[in-house]
Order: sequence, then structure tokens, then C-alpha cells
Amino acid sequence: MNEKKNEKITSREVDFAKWYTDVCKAADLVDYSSVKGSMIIRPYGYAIWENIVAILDKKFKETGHQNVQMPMFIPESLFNIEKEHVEGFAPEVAWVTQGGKEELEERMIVRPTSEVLFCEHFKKIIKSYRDLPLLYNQWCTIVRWEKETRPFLRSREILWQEGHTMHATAEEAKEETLRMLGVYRDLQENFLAIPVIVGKKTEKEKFAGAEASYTIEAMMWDGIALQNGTSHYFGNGFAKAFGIQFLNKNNELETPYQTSWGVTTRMIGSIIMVHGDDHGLVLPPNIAPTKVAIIPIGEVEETVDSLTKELSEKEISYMVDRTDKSPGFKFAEAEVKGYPIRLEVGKRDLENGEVTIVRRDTLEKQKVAKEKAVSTILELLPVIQKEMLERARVRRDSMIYEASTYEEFLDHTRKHNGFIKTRWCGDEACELKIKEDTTYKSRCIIREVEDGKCVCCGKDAKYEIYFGKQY
RNA sequence: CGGGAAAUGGCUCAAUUUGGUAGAGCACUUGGUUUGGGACCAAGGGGUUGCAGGUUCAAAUCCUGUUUUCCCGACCA
Repeated sequence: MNEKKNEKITSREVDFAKWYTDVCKAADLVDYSSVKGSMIIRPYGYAIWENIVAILDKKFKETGHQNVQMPMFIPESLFNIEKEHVEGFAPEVAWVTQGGKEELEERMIVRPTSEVLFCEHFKKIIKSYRDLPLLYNQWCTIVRWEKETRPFLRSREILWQEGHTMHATAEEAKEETLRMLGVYRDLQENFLAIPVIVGKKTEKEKFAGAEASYTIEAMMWDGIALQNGTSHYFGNGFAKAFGIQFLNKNNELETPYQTSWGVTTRMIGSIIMVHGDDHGLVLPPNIAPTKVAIIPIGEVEETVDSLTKELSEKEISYMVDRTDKSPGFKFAEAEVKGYPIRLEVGKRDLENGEVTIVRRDTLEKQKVAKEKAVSTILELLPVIQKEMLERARVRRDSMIYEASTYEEFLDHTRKHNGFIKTRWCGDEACELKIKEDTTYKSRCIIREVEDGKCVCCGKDAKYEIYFGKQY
């Protein structure tokens, strides 16, 4: 029955890392290629990404952004213009040194992110305050030569989106930074059903070259953190380094202010690790490429035809498993794939004019009159969506611990995974000590405070902050 | 990049210790019977053992190098 686990999938309780890779493969999301860290995203996995792209792209356009496509290669001299940026990324860039049979006069990097490419271009096209704000986005792949790789979570070739914007004032740029962070949050919570903690990165953790980095942090089923998106405010550091200037209304030269923000296919990894179970993937309806899996049992074509027709009319995506596998096999397969709803259409039920509807998230079964099947599904999908977010939130909150002394902090890290909400003086030395002692890193700063003491050194605290282990 | 483990049809594994020319289950194809939690019968197709060298009459097996995967660290979305 429902308690039976999938044979291809290691139990979450036994080995969460193994469970994760098992689900990635069993659900046909990815395959490995012969190059380390370059994964093949298979059609089912890519369909999830396409849905994410569709949602975000619409939101980007609604907020005034235009898509562009920048080059993949960055000449070394261009990359070197902003010092902090170079230092941050140099350890993980891939170099191109040869073209055809000839060595290049100037070697190039494969973009690890495109700030410098955008800046070079912006310098050419920004002349006047009338050119601002300049709101660009690019869907592309980037390359970062990671040491350890895992499907979706950390690859060398990364499929993502990067927004790059220029603004006349710092205030506008800061607004943009937070606006796009809000777009990400909306995507995560309302579509991916992943509750996130929104905050600011510490100086140590912020993006190389940014003035401030904001993040949305999700917690996986096992209590480990995953940074699911970042939005950076650059001030005008890059703009100055690149000599980008515009004339304001008073005919005075000014330097514009800049942002960038990005999310990657890593989010698919977090969907898996937040919602999945020992039967496989569990997709939130709002992001599932296929919402209903229909399993015919016996000769039931007529009913299946009328149901699929009705589903099409209501624009509910579905698939029909017409293979001659046994029903049990098909059920298990539908569970691995995480289709939000399984619709079992069998001879036995039809004798009573019924079909069986099964929720993937709870595995609850109900029999309904076949005439009511589609309307029941229509009602059920948003319920599933809402309850998945709620369950994820309850689980996450149950793994958020508070600590006011270092002993309490250490105690939590010894006993269980999870986030630790605490206070911090703002001193990098404390951050480093915590990491050294516990492997916990700062996730994000929630707010500034004027009371309380730093959990590490005991001095006056400046921030309320989350710590956690990360993927 | 440091430490550890592994790599044999699509998958899981056997043969490796003791060198003798690769086998099983699942999956796949065809035909048929089936269908309410991973069906059955029959007939088929598919690998020269991650890759490159070396030792040997002979290498999946021994040696060297290398690549990839997984785990633990350091680095990161």
C-alpha cells in the first residue's frame, strides 16, 4: 500500500544525500555528462525550469525589464577592471587560451557572471538621465569551476537568469534591489511552495564587488540551508571603475547606481529537497509541468477520453499512462515523478460511476463520481499548493532554534541540524570563529538591534541574524 | 584542491583475492495473456569490462597514469 517505499530510492532517513541523487535520477530530471559538474537537464527537469522561466520572465517584463543576450567570453583585461570582483571570482573561472590552433594574444574567461560585460556596454549606451533607469535581464549559462559538484545544487555550468540595472540615484537602485528580491520571494513561496527567510548577507558573505547583498534562504528537509537567490546593490563602485557617467537635468555629469540579481536551476534542487519524500519527487501544482497523471485500469477508454477532454477545456495539464505495466507499477511511477494528482480510472470504480483521486503530497485517496472528477481536481490543486507551503513552513519553523549564549549555540549544532537565530556584534572574527567551531555560516541578517549581546563574544549586539549549515 | 571509496550491457551486481578470453536479475524489443500497489509465458537484441599506457603466451583481473561519480573537509548560486 502507500507505506511501500520506492525500490530505486534510498530512504531520506537513511541517507539524505543519496536520497537526493536517487530522486534526481529516478524522476528523470537529470543525467550526468562526461564532464564533471556539467549536468544534462532532461525534458522533465527542463519543463520545470521552463515553468520557472515563464513565471519570472513575465514578472521581469511587468517590472519594466528587457531581455538581452551578452557574450560568453570576457577578455582578461576587462575582467580585471573591478578589483574586488576579480579577487572574488578568480579562483573559480575557466580560461580560454587558444582559438583553433593558435594561442590567444589575450586570454579570456568564460563568464562566471556578467557584471563587467554589462558595464562595458552600459558605458557606451548611457549618456543622459533619459537613458535611466536601464533595466536589463539575461537568461544564459555561466561557468564557475566548482570543486565539488551535485546535480542542480552545484554545477560548473550553471543555467540562470541575471538582471543588471542602472539607476540615476542610489535610492532608486536600492529600491530595485529589494523589489527584485521580492519577486524572488513571491516565486518561491507562491509557486515553489518554499518558505524563505529574506535578509542581508554579512560583509564576509556578500557578492564580490557589491555594496550590499540580499538573499533568500530556504531550509531543506534535513535542516540544511540553501541560498535560493540573491540581489545585489552595487552603489556606483563598478560604474566608477568603468567610467560610466550620465548628464543630469542640470547638465552635470553624474555616476549612476547599479544592481544585479539572479536565480538558478538550483531552485529545482530545493523543490526536491523541501517537498520530496521516500516515494520520490513531490511537485507543487503551480510549478508542475503535468498536474494530473491518469492511470487507466482495464478497458476504460471512453471515460478517459471524456475526462481528458474536460481537463483540456479547463487547461489542466495531464498525462495518460497507457503502457501495459501493472497498475501498481504505474502508481509508483506517478509518485516518483511527483505529479500533484493521480487520477485512477478503473473498471471496478466505474461500476459505481466513480473514479479515484489521489493527492501526491499526502497520498490521500478519495473516490468521487466521475462527473465530479475534474471539478474536484480544480478545487484540490490550490489546496495542495497552499498546504505544501504550510507544511514546509511548519517543518522549517520547527528547526529554527534560538541561542543567546555560545554554549546554547554549540549545543544546538551538536544536537540537530537547522537554523540558529541569534545576535551578533557584526565582527567578522566572531563569524569566523563560529564557522571554525561548528561549520555553521551566517545565513542572513534580519534586522539591526540595539539590545542583547553577541552570541559569540558577548559584546553589544548589532544584528539579529541566522546561522546554518549550507549545501 | 586535500583525505577516503568506487567504476563490468540502460540499472543493480557476479567473475578480480589465485590472470585463461564476461554472467545473472531487472530494464529494453517482438508476439500473446493480463491489469485496483512495482504481472506472466515465449522468442530476441545489447557489453570485450571508464579511458590511455605497461607487464604477460594470455589482462575485467597485476602495475602506472588519467577521467568521472559518491562521501568527508576547504571554495561557492
